[in-house]
Amino acid sequence: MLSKKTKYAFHALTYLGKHRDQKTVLIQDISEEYGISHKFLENILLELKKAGILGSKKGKGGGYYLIKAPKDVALSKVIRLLDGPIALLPCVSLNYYEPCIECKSEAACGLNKVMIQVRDEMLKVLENKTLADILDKE
Amino acid sequence: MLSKKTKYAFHALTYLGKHRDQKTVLIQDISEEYGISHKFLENILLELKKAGILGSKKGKGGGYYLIKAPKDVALSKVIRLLDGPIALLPCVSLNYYEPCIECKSEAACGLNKVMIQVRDEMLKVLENKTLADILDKE
DNA sequence: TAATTACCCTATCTTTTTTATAGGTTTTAT
DNA sequence: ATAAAACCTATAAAAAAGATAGGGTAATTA
Repeated sequence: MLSKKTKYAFHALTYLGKHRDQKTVLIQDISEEYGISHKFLENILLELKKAGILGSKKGKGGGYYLIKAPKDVALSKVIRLLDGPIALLPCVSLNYYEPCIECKSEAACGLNKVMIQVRDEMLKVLENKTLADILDKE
Repeated sequence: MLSKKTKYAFHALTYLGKHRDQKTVLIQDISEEYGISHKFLENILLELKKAGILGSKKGKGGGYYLIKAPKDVALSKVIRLLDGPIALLPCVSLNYYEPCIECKSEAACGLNKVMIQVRDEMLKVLENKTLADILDKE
């Protein structure tokens, strides 16, 4: 399951996507819309900004805005950013690889091999589905 | 990511699959092979037994054994048993459904719709890959 | 039938991760 | 200047995961 952080990130991105006509959107508008703590959401939006997905403007009249086209924001990118690995095991993660300590030889591990296949199938979906797909359905 | 519990379950099933020639396998044999705490593993094997995947025999000469054919043990079954939902959001889980409190209308939620698609794609893989696939690669 | 062996159960503790909060700093428009 | 808003860092609270302990129960062998 996705963490709340990631779920909230998707909500925020959806909200921002739906309000692309206005220059900026306040954290508060989003936090009220979804009943998310203002401060908690703040951290999430910051991360999305650092990742180059959102832009922001400080001071009065400021706020956040989408910097990328919705079709260029893959689900995989958001999930990796907030939740970490998409792979089901550390030993098959592309971005957060770690060996399994209990594993004597990765090359001889059937579980490893199968999980690589699972990972690739999951990525096929998560890299191709984007924020645009979410917005289309709203 | 899968929990260690689930990963250990797969290791145990793999071990049992590889030793189907012998009548039973001791918990200790598996726990030593993978460096898993005996007691921790005990709980896992118990759950697998209750789910009808493993059988066991008490007393001297006892132990655990696979009760199902490896091809009939889908990854999805093991994951759901030890880890819970496969879906990325509670509101799209088939087996562990819960509404998202922040969501006013599921029918109008684009995120919900997209995550249903993601879930179905994930299930396509996880229901079709089985213990047999793992054993083939060992 | 008695000792052995291993399954079965419950409870608790520790660690890690997630979720949330707090309080101050910097920037911008008016 | 002042108010409004994002930015930053640290910490606390809660929940989940991981691990351990100790015994109870049942079955098998000798």
